[in-house]
Amino acid sequence: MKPMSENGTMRRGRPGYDQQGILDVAVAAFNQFGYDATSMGVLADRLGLSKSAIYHHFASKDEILDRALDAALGALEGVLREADAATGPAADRLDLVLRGAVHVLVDKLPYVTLLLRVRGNTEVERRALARRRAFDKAVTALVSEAQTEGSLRGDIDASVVSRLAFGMINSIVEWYRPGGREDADRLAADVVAVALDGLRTPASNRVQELLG
Amino acid sequence: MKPMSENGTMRRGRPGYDQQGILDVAVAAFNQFGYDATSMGVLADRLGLSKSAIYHHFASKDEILDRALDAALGALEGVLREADAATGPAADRLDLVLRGAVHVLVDKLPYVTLLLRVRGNTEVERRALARRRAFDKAVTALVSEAQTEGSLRGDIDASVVSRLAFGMINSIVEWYRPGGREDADRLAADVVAVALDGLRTPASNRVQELLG
DNA sequence: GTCTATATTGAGATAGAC
DNA sequence: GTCTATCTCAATATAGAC
Repeated sequence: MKPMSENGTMRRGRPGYDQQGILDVAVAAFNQFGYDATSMGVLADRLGLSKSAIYHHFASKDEILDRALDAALGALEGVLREADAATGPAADRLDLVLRGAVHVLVDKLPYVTLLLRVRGNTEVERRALARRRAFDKAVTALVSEAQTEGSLRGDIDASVVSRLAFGMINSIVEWYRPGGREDADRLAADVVAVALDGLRTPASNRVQELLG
Repeated sequence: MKPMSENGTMRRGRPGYDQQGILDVAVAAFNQFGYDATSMGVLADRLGLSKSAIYHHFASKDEILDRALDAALGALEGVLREADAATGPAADRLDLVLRGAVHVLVDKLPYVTLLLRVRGNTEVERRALARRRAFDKAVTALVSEAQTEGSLRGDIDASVVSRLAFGMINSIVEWYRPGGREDADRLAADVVAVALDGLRTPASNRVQELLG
């Protein structure tokens, strides 16, 4: 079987790997063992290549990480751009962001998983963290807007709200595996339902407040 | 200043470190750089010791990790034991577990942070993951009970519910820093409020369902 | 585009003195 | 309880042939 990239594009022409093919394998290994614990040696074994062949495609181990993180960040930033382009209440645009983020997370699961484990010890990692912070900041602004609109509860700080919501979303990488019972749409619906309406039985709680 | 352990106990007698003192420093370093990326050399530097001095206290780097993970797991398991001992509806016992988990997370922030980053590549890590899974299983059972009671929404799978709830709770380690604006009680209250009642404005959503 | 061989550095761990 | 000195191994990366 020919090498095939995760995005489904079958490469043509000469045999051997292209950057994307190596990236897919590398990201999987980084997620399994951790970036630091993954040596170029085991990477080479998994690829069926020698170590030096990898250096033909990437200048360093760091650069592999850089490309992988960029893929995840680019996709997330795309969700934000789409939501910003949309009109309507902030609550609706936030809904778009939450659902979009779940979809990115599912579509690029290994890449986002890797991104979420970055701690900022190298320059590459720090740049990735800076982009993540910018993303979080934009989401927090959206939450703040929705609170002002009155569509989101205002008794909790906007940054806490957005962190908790994305804490929930991001935790999906810890257990979601494609091909399972839940597809991405169902998962996104569940997550947004829990985030917005909570876990309590719809009929059993708020009624009290209305009747009390 | 004498070495002091994180739990506040000042050690008496001869100078030098005890296990707890080394553990506190090691866990902080593991969280900053990652376990694999933290060499015994930098650990020794931070302690103001030589590498070999550390081996007087711990048999291996792995054993340091083992002790640290045990501290976090023991505390979490304690929360579960307390909730199991309590009587009352499952929803109330689940509330105890959620609040208790947030408190453990805040009290032992570095230790729980380390635990949450374990991926299971060594025997020590796999044992820790097994204990985590047992914890999650117990929480899921509690959720399931609460769903049967009718106090938690039953339209989402119990294991998804508990994973999302703990995803939210666990994400606190990513941003909470002690001494900040929010103390542990306030934080626990916010988290449980969001998890149970959601982010939407209490009055603005469910009313529709009742009146519709 | 991939290979073998190698340079160089730093890792975890131990021996044995004080 | 801590030290210096050292062992052994594996890491990233490069050189240069095919």
